[in-house]
Amino acid sequence: MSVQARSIATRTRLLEATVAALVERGAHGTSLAEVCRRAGASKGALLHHYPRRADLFAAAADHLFALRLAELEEALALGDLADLDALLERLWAIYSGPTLAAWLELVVAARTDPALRVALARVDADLTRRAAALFRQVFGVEDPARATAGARTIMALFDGLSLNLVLGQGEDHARRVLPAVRELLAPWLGKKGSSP
Amino acid sequence: MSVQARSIATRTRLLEATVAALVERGAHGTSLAEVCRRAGASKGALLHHYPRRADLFAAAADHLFALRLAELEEALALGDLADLDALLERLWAIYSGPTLAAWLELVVAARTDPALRVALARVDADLTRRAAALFRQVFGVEDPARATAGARTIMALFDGLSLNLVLGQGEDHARRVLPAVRELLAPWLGKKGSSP
DNA sequence: GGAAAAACGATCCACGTGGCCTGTTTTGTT
DNA sequence: AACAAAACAGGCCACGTGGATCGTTTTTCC
Repeated sequence: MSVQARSIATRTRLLEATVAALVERGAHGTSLAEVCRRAGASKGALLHHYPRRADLFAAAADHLFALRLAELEEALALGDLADLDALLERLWAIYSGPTLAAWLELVVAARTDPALRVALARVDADLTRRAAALFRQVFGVEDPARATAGARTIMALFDGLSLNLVLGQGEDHARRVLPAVRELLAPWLGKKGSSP
Repeated sequence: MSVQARSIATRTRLLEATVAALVERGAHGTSLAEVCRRAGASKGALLHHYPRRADLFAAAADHLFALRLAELEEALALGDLADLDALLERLWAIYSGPTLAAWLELVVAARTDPALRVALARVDADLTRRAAALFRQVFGVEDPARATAGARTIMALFDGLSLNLVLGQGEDHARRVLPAVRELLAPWLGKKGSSP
């Protein structure tokens, strides 16, 4: 195995372990030792690739960016877009999944960590741009500003729903708001390409 | 000063210090020492009133419940309800404020802390019930289930917007989605009492 | 094939943390 | 006044943490 291939493999294992730890233990519980344990790596290996803890988290943010974008593209690619219920179901499947939990941990951690915030802000800007592009081409919104605002709004809505999921004792409880969301989005998505 | 009055005063100072620390330093940065420093109390006093760290956070959640409910009631009480822009502005003022930042910290911390989660779930259920009641009487929705779902949806939307605020470098950037939100809510709130 | 560099492993340390513990002061009761 | 009980003060300690500093192995290049 090539040296760089091994390096990439280790980094990948470290990042996946970091994301898993973020999901199961939270940002605070994601200690270097915990990540090493999950990745089957040593502390030396971790600190070799990511000298500071902030570097690991920033890299994890990049990793999550790829994961979230892939999930979004997949959700919008397959299936009938006119079927709003199915679309909401797919979005809900994403936003009740682990990637968003890890993302939540990073965002909240970034609120009081300036270095992490700038890293996440960059990634979030990229994600929003890509999501807006998806939104624009899929729903036929011409105005870029409108597309961006729309994408951000929908993403914010689902972000909030996944927050509710944390406190609700069952998935059913949170899922019960989906009809309301559907009712909220229906008139907006109905007028394809009819932006002023 | 009476003994219980002193006790209450100390507890209040501790809880306000906890909330302030949550806002400025995050859940992880809210150490016992930090809270004592801000409250001007000693470690002994803190551990006397709240033997475990989880007790302090649970009490802080109760404190935040009162704060958030008061803010919501005030926002809905004053002003013209037909003026959707003004209403959104008032809600935005709440959700970009410190109380929601502290709430966010607690919710995310509760995700990986079962004890805190049950405490927060109880408080959140209370808050949702009260918010649904407000929503119901203000907007004239008869069906209780619809009112609950509607209140939860709107709160989720603003929760997500405040999350966006964390990463956006300026308030203007996040505020730009308000027109989209307005457009989203307008048809829904327009049909007062016209639930099927 | 040997040196240089990169990837990796293991150990160690200063430090902040939560919780415990024993005093000390203040209030309420008889 | 005397006593009990609460509120408060602050020192103490075991522990986990991040990060630095070694040493070891593997790959690449000339």
